[in-house]
Amino acid sequence: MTVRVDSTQPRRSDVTRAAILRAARERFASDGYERATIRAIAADARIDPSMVMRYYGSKEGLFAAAAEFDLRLPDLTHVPPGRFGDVLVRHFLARWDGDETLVALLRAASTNPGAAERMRGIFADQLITAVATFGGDPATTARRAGLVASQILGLAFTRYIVRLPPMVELDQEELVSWIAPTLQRYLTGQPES
Amino acid sequence: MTVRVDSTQPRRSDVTRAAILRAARERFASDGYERATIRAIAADARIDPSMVMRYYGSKEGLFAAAAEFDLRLPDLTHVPPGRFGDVLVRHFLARWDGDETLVALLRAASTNPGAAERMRGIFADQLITAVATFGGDPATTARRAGLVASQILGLAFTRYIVRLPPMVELDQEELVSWIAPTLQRYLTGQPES
DNA sequence: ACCGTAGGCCAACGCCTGTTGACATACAAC
DNA sequence: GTTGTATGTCAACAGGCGTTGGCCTACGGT
Repeated sequence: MTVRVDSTQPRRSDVTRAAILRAARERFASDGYERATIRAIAADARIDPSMVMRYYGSKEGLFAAAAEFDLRLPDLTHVPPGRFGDVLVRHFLARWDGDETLVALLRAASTNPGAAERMRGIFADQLITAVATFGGDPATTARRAGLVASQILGLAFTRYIVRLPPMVELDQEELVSWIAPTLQRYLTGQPES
Repeated sequence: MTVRVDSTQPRRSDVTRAAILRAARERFASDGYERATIRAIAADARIDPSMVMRYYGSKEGLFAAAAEFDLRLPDLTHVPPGRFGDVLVRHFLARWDGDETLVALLRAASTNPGAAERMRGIFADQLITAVATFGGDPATTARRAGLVASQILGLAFTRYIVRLPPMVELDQEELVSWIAPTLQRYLTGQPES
């Protein structure tokens, strides 16, 4: 009898699982949750649709696995408080261009309740936590994080989803110079400044 | 033989057409383009699905009719330049709460290319035009309008689509006091202020 | 009163979807 | 070498989808 002794040792199917995940992220990112079909994802990964079911249980399970996302927010305790906005915008722009998972999540969150729930989770677990490390009145932390999210997600939405021409054409430095002051004020400023 | 003499006179089916449109906007707003089925819309309007096809040709045609949207941007030529941001945020918040068409458009634009195209059209035809009336360097008009769109749509996305708790809980006055200065700077300020 | 037409319903088509179970093959342990 | 398990394919199911065409009904001009 074959017994798996070490559950962390690589499985023979790991390359297949990875291929499925990669194809799934691409399809979810470009097509959204409902238009991204399991059949298309399986075709991209060059395997049978039933394999997706075996390894991820269902379409929802596949999405949950594909939309696992770590913002990798930088440690800001050693950044001058006046540069929070600048550092954050640069970080997000770099994070998005290197990983299409967030675009997938953004597209899916518009129509899929589970994806929206995951987005709220990422927001609560990662962004609020990071904002809290800045110091400042804890009572306003969630609000400041929400405002930051509104501008950051609006940037992603107009640039990567709707593709408004001016937002696509702006290069990184111009974006930073416009958006960083906004985040800076949301993080450290007062309303109606 | 019955000949329609005046094409503007009310048709007997106008109430049905209106019921279909109303149901369609609701479904598109709450479910997105692909989950909003013609069958469900027809059931809401208490008619047969085939009527939708007769009056609007196809699902795409129905969406095009349901997503007709006028931002009704106010005339800002008689508003003090320092209050542009304030007036704009209030206008958008009021416009969204009174009409779910924009939520429908926002949700659909994430997954439906036609809806994204319509969103770009509204942006180009209405927002850029309004921003242009402010005066200012015409070369930067589109860019400023794009930045305004990024914050406004990010606000709508986090508040009405993803429903981030802090963004849902903020009342109108708090939102205005935080967001208005952002729009104000995008409209009349310089980068890296 | 007649009759053409617009309004409306019903049943069905063809297609695509997520999902399932039966079957083949290749690897790894004994 | 044998055997059990993991990997993978194939074919099919049941349901939902947009869409179509035929049929009945009721209105409104003449």
